[in-house]
Amino acid sequence: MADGPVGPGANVDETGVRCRFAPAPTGYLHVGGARTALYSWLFARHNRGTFVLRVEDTDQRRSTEEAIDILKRSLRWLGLDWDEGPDVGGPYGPYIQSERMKGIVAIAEGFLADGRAYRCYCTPGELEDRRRDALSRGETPGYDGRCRHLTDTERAEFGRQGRSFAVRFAMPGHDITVHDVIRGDTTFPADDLKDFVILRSDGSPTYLLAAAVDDVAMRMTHVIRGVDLLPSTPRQVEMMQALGADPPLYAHLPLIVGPDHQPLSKRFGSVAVEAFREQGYLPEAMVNYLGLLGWSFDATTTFFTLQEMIEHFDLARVSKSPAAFDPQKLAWMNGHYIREASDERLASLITEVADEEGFRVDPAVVTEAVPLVKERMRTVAEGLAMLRFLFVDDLEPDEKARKMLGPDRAGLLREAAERLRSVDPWTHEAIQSTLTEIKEEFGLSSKNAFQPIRAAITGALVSPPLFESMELLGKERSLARLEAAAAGAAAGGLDQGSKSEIDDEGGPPAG
RNA sequence: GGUCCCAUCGUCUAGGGGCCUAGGACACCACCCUCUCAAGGUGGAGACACGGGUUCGAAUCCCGUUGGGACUACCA
Repeated sequence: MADGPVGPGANVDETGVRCRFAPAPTGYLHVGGARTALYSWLFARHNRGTFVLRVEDTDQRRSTEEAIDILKRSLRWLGLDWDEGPDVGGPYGPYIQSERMKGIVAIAEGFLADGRAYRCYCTPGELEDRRRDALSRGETPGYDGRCRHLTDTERAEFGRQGRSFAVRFAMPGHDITVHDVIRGDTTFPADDLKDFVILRSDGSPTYLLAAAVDDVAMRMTHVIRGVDLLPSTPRQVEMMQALGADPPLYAHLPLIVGPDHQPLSKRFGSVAVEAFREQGYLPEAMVNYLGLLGWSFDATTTFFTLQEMIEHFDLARVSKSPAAFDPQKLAWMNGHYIREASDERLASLITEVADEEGFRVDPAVVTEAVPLVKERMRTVAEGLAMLRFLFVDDLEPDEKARKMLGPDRAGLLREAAERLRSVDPWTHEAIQSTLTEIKEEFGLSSKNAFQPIRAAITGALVSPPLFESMELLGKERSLARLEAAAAGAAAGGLDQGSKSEIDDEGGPPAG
């Protein structure tokens, strides 16, 4: 009794492959959605087909104009363009679902007229009560179809009582097999395919109806979406067939989960694409990482440009099991792309991030500093943090730096300030040779000689290369910091009063 | 509870009966490099969930168990 699978027969005709990304504009584009969009886009581009962006805003209460803008911005940032959709139009619009409302409602009314749908007068309260009862009796909950065969007089009676009604689609009562490019065939038992609401009692269409109608109207040949929508597929396919349309070919993507294998949530930091952009992740890293979360080309290729992904993308190689989002790997990959990026681009990115934080930097200095931080930053925000000391004079040394600036460092620091004063071309080479001389005269290891100076200059024990940093900072500011540190150290190493431990951790093993 | 989906190192994955003493990448450890931190280099530890089959031969095929997850809305 089962229908034939929704087979590869699908309606790919002279229009070629057509697929879409259809988000609900209720917030930000998060990484799961971004990956769905990416795969859909890759599939379309690989097949020289058409990629459509459709905004599913049937739930007017949760949809906002701002969310639509963020969605578009995030998609563009990732490099995913659409051939049809908001802003660009196309032959099968409108691409904002709410603008097709009348047409969608008309189709529901057509189903009503054909007997494929019926009015259901059950109230949400009644439905909820029955659901709870069924559950408590250990039965399978779900609409029992009681309004399916109401007589005209019964309907009239409900109407007289002032009851409103929702419209339900009448399922055929047989099993339905759905074909999925990634998962093969899945059969849903008739008993679990309950009649579902297509028009709410306020007359608005539900997602199930709207998406199905839109997919038919927009001539979609392939629908690539998350597995969470797999159970809705038999219902949508049934409606499409009732419409006399060939359903598209479906591909349900595995979920992206968090490090704990639970659904991705904010607990693990940002999940919004926009937030990654703000922190200074590069779109090429984002797209490369997301592309490999659930898809692979071969055993070893790790880096892909969008073009290379288009070339190799294949739905048949998409994984069936959920993938855990790993922020560390993303950061590593971002570092890789940062190292590949031009200094100019990084400089302007760092300046941008600084601007967004309301932190004033000198773009010229940033440009010169980029080579110093390029290979040690994994995000633009990290790079900016490493350059902070160049733009802030009232540095607050961190705890480790303070310990490095104890009383016993005063001499070294004062000596450095004095000797450096006569360095004329203020170059990192000259700075280095001067400091090296001091180090040798003091009989110190590099670490013991330079770490206090680093602490004085940058306020931290971890920084970009010291000599280059000092060159960039400039002679006067460098000397001022050394003198201030020397004075502070002599004054007793601050509150601690302690003899700053020679942070010579490790030290020569044999004493 | 019911239906459905999924199951290789901690993580992302390669693998589609013999090429697997299971390969790569992130993370981790050690060493090298080194003014700190990175980057880079070298090496190391680390997985086929379990149990039955099928087969000369199973990570690969089948069944079951276990474990995860999705759905079960007048949300999408």
